[in-house]
Amino acid sequence: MTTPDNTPQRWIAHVDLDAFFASVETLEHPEYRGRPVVVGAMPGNRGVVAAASYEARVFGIHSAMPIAEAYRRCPDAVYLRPDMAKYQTASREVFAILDDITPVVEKASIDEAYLDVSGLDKIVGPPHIIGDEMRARILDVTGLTASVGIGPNRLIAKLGSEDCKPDGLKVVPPDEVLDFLAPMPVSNLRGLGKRTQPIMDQLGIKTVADLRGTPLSKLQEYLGDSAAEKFQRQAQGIASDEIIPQRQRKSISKENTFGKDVTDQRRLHDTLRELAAGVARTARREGLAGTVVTLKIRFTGFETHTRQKTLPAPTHDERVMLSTAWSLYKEGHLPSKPVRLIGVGISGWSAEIATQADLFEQPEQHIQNHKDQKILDAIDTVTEKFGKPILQVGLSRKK
DNA sequence: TCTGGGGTCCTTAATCTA
DNA sequence: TCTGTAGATTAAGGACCC
Repeated sequence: MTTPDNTPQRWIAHVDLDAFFASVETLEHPEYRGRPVVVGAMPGNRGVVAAASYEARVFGIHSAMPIAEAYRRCPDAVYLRPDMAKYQTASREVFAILDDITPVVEKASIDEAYLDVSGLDKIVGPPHIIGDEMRARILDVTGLTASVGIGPNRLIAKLGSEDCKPDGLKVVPPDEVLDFLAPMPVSNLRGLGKRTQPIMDQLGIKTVADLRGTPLSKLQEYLGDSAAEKFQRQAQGIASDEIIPQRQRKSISKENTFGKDVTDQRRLHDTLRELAAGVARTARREGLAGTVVTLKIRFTGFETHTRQKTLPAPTHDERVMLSTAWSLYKEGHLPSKPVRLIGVGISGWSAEIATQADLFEQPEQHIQNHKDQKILDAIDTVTEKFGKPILQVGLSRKK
């Protein structure tokens, strides 16, 4: 299949598992079938809905809704805490199927993927056959239903899968893109949330067709150049068709919301220690070390601040993360109010360390080999500052 | 009324540096 | 050498997504 200018037609698929967490739970507990299932915080606690079965959605329950509100709407639903390990297992099964269909699979989240299925028409058939095949195999192997959208780019594929949910398939050929988008509410577009919606309302823009008919200059006036152009491009159905199978993650973080706001400094420090340990564990497991430590803190009243510090050398040591985060809390000119949430993250991977596994195996050897005085200097600086070497594997200067 | 956790990307401002 | 400046980097916050 080719386009008018004779380049091969691109076909991008978006696969989205329906009410994923709730579906996995129902699969494991057939007695939940047909009942409203809500996965998230337990009623009576702080928290929100992570996933709601379609039976729960009838009551107006949706993800990100405060759990107290969900409970008011449907006290008889099945309320469950998320079991991420279980969902990861199910997710891996689904991705194994997708990887078998095409190697060009990009994991967008635990329950979503983009696939480049261009060229599969010669092997499997036209796009609707490819979509049917995916859905049938996922259902057959895992018992889960998926919705699949297929179109010329990521945006159309994604909107296609949303349009046919649940348990559906939508193929949008290039020549139907504009008609497909026209009647949609603008809120369906990517990046248009609760801040931008009131501006669209003010401009009288309800549908994508309305947006398309609004002069760019008008949008720029209200949204700024960048956002205006972004939404105009989407309204024209223009978006990326690039699929990146192995996206490198950019950060690792952990945070905790307290059941009741906390003033006890010791408790804050202890919590931060546990969070830092978790972040460091993940970093080490993935062979990552970062130079930017971020402290996130939310006070009574939902007032949220972040503070970050760039270290002289990359780390995956919880002690360094903890001491850095704690100093950011103490010296960050933050309000002295009770704390609702505290979190810590690491980012800013060092290209050298992220790509050189041998640094983790034989750090001294690595440094000798590379004669990297900068790293040695950085180790001295950090060792002096924190009283210990920065990398847990023993990256310390020979005496 | 109540707003989790784990992310990405963008904007803006301040600061550093060539 | 001085000075102004452009571009890079860092930091903070906001918006959004699943």
